[in-house]
Amino acid sequence: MSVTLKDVAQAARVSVSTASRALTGTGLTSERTQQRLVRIARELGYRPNPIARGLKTGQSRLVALLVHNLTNASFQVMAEVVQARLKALGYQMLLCIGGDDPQQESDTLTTLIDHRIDGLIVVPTGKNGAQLKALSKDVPIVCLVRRDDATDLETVLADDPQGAYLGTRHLIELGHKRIGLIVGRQDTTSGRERLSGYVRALREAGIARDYTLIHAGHFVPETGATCARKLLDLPRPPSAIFVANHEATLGVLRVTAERNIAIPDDLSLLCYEDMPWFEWHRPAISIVDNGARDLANLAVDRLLHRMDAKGNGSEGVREYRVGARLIKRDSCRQIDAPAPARSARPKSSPSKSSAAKSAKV
Amino acid sequence: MSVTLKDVAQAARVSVSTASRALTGTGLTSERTQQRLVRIARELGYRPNPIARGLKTGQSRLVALLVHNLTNASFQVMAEVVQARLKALGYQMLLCIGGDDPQQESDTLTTLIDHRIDGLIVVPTGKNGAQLKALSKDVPIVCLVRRDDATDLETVLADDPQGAYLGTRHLIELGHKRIGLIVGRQDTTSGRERLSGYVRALREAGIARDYTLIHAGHFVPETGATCARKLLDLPRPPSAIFVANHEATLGVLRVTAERNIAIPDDLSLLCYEDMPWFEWHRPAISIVDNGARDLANLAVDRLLHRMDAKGNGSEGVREYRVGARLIKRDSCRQIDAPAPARSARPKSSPSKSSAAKSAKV
DNA sequence: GACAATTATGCAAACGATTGCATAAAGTCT
DNA sequence: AGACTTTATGCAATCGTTTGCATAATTGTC
Repeated sequence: MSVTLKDVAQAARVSVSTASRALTGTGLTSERTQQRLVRIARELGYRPNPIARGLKTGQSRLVALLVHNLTNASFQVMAEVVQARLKALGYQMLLCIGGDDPQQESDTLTTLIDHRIDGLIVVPTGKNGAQLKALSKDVPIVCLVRRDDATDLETVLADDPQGAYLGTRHLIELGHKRIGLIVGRQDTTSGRERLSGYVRALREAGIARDYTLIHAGHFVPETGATCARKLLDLPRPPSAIFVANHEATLGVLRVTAERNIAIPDDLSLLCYEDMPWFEWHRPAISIVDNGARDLANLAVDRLLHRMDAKGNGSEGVREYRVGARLIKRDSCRQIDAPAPARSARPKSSPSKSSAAKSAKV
Repeated sequence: MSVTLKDVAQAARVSVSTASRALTGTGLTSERTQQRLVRIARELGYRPNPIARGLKTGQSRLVALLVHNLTNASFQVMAEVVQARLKALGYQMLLCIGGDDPQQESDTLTTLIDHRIDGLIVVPTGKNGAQLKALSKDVPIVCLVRRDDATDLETVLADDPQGAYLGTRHLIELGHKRIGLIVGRQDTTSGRERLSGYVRALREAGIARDYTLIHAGHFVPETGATCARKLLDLPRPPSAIFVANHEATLGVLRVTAERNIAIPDDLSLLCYEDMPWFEWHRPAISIVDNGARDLANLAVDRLLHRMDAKGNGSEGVREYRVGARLIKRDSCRQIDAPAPARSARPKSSPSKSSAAKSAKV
């Protein structure tokens, strides 16, 4: 079907081995034959067969990225970044979707190893530590976004404590004293760390912690709706809600919409992790950006480093943090101060405020 | 590193060939040795090496899916569907992102072929027809969503004429007579076909076509904003807008928000292709669903069929259409009739409508 | 110009599976 | 029980590369 090394060798009247050496640049070949072979190979349209090469070298030029899903915007950009970087280096990305399901993760890992991938970036479920650990002897692995506590794998994490702290502090600086928090399950690292960042910011500001303002839940939109209702039904509802559970965002927005709560006039809203439409939304939604792009880039860096280092395993650093940053848009407002006087408008009626809000920009 | 067929054979005191035959089920092996080998293989934890196998058989157990990006919700679900289906069959999906860029598409195709993929599902840019055609001799290819006119490849398309027709008819049935259309570039199949569906519905209803109501543009949010403004600034603005350009949706929503246009009270809005948050949005956005899930499934079906049929090439059907369907939510209302009495609310003041509108998302 | 040192090439054996062909074992039939 | 099928096994070649080792060609040195 396609041109083989043998064909090239024959055309050049040299042996296959010389051809191989000339084209891979390995070892000793005279300048002249080398160039001649390169030329002939190009003329013939020779493309090395990665499978045959892989059999001999044990490498596949395949690097896998295993994420939970493609719905989460962070995973999308990570996938795009990883693919772009790898491709530039001559690797193909094998994107796998594990659904955050341990069984599926385990199966996928197995077939990936079968395929002799050269490297793996994985967002672990946390339930297959043993397997990951075992595999890490055969192939470089980098964990992304989540740590698998059962392993000592190199891990690239978002700086969730910092992100949550930044977000909360931002709201405090705007004058908010009662800040509702909707956060992820407390048996996940991110859930715990975001809560701790929130708590720290409050403490620093000397604001007493109010447990009725803190809600943790599963990573689904429904969580957002439920928690938002609970918060808004409070005798003294919060003046701001920090949705630090990305997946819950939709639920929160639905509830505020249903109740005609104007953002940011009636309620300030700060979310976690970007979505492409947040800046198109009116009001554009302020967020804490977890740095998905940087995370992916760093993960690739670390992976490549390990792939080069070829198993001279234990270095010092095993955990990297990528800074979060605040992206201020229009969904949070200064409290106890007049709303920005951009458009002259009465202040009284609630319908007014909602109009003001949407009118903005 | 890992257990090889030779190890299994040795342990069972048979030759490698017998082991191979027993485990693959190929050819003649006695019941007893077969079972014995299977047992031993399992005990030893033998896993066939796809690379070695691939070298001999010319197959890789890899199937590629090449899409433009992962931002588009349709591509997301397609990727998830394809991955799930393939995995169940023992294939790994190679997901590639081509960015709708001919050069990138071409490069990617080349490396995919190098990797000896067993099949390819591609959303073609339309600019690499020659290459695709050539490759289709080596590997089964199915085009998805777009046709590449330079080839006669088997293609799975959304039924855009029908989808646009259904959507337009829906609006007409609700009493709308002036229906704005925002559609994609007319040098794409989908752009043309959706326009034609719209036109057909109008014709059937005996509504004169008004060119000021029809806008075609690039697949970016800005298009939506620009076109929406043009439509709304018309002396006699439309009572409904059909956003048949998925990527433009965000832009349209922003403009309606900026102008405090209440949906569906002031303007009915119908969009094309779902996004996960459409049903969480307030009002929930009605759409024409292009059937991404079905498209992906059918593409997989066709691909598998070709992969089995092993090149007994030219059958009859080369183009499949997957039905679109209307998903009615809350963003379109009956015209000349009272708004649905869901929540009792004043009808008069503009603030009302803006409140309703801000309720959005 | 002969000899050693260097460099360039070729031979052949891997890598781990599959598979055509030959042969050994087991059944069948008279 | 011997001749003849049928069925089960093994041998060895093969897929397209890479690579250790031996050898041939080139260069340099005195």
